[in-house]
Amino acid sequence: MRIPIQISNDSAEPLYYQIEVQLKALILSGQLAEGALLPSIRELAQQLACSVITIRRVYQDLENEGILRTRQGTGTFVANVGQTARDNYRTDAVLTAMKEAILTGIRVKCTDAELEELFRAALQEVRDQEKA
Amino acid sequence: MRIPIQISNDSAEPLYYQIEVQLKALILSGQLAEGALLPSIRELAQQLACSVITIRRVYQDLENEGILRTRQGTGTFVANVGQTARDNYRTDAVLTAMKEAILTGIRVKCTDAELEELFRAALQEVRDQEKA
Amino acid sequence: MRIPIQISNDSAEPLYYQIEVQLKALILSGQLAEGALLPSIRELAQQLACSVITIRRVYQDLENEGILRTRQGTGTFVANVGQTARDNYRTDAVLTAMKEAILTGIRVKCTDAELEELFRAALQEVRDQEKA
Amino acid sequence: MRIPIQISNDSAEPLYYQIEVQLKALILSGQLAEGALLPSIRELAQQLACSVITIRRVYQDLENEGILRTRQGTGTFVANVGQTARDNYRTDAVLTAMKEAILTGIRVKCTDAELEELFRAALQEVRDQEKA
DNA sequence: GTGGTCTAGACCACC
DNA sequence: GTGGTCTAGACCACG
Repeated sequence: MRIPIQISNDSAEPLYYQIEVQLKALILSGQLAEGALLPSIRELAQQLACSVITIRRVYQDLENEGILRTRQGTGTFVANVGQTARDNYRTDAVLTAMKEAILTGIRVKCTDAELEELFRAALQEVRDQEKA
Repeated sequence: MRIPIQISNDSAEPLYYQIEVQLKALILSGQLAEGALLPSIRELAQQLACSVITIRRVYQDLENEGILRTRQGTGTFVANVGQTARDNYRTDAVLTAMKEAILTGIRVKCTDAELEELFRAALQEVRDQEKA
Repeated sequence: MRIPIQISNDSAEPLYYQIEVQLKALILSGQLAEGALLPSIRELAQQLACSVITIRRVYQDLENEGILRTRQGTGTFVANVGQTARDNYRTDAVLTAMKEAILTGIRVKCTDAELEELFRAALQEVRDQEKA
Repeated sequence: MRIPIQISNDSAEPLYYQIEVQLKALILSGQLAEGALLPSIRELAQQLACSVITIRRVYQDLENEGILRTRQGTGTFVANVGQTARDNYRTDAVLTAMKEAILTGIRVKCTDAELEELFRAALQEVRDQEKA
């Protein structure tokens, strides 16, 4: 099975973290359904061209968060997460990032109007980049 | 001279980075004018209750970025940065953070409307928190 | 891996600077290829008989200049620098030093002919010293 | 008396050193004749807008080198330097700087032809800059 | 007084 | 194993 995850060795973010964020997003947005079987550690490591240690950490972290479930000798599955929990999760990550961005703006004395303008500019840029 | 910087030893962000971000914001928002003399490394270290070396690193990093200018035996000053460069700098940091937040949202399949809603919610929360 | 760098504790130049200059030269002259893995900071520190921290500073400074790329837990690599950038870099350092020498000459009223004579004399001396 | 010395607070070179180099050049090139009376420490400090401590150091360093001569209560004079000593001095500084430049070039594997080319380019640039 | 360099040593995070 | 952060403390150079 092919997991649509992009990682960058040149990013400041650690590998394991890049993978966790994207895998979590795939699950919480419903692109990986509950009960779905994930690739084995070795297989995913090969797909992403990284170390098995890194993937092992990812699976373990997400299992600790209750998002994955590992059954010995069988594999790793998407756990049952309640719909409301799922919704909260989804928006929480975004909300946190938004607040971070807004705080950055406030530190350099942006007004609310400026912040909104910057939000729109950022959205525009991201959407443009998507098409290309 | 008293520099309004708050640091947290419990944060995941390294000390030096917390200080850099806030100091940069003070300068780029004009709260520290061009040519202003900053506290000596020893003094700021005492103010923030951290090591001289940590402050030295902060000053040096910002000097490498062209924001500060240090002269041995004299002190550390806010460098002359052109106004346009300053403006770009100011919004760049915010724009980058905004894009990061938006990408997080897109990964969990947020629509533009949802993103805007989350932006407004985050702004509201931050502003409420400010008053308290 | 053995890196051919000579340092002198008696020099007025700081240790970290001597190392930076020579390492940069090794990279920009192509003796260390793009993507090459450098010795670990601990290893190079041992080779050069200096502190780990001094080497760390070297690697970090060169990373800030975009010449190196370090990845935590993995190592430090020669970054991908465009060939033209590399060429410019290569000659820039020399050109700057040449101009400095020429300015010194002009201050003591050397004519162009004298400067050229001195250049040839210097080149001769350096080449002679090399053989010995 | 007006001494034609330019200093820059933004230079990496320490103030005292910038002044020493230029003052030495003025003397060794004959622009300040043997026996000439230099400005007082306070006066030169005012002219160059720097600390008297800095000028005191300059005069003292050059006196230690035998280039200046101070008489208590009278002032500081250009010392008697033999003509050959003067000539050696003159070319020594240039030769040293040239060798430094050449060594930089050799580190990045410049051929002799390239070095000569760079020398000519540098000379051209410096002369062009002079006219402007 | 200021900043600049170098040291040793500890502890953490990543792969 | 790797690099990343933070510490304390010493000594030097500059103004």
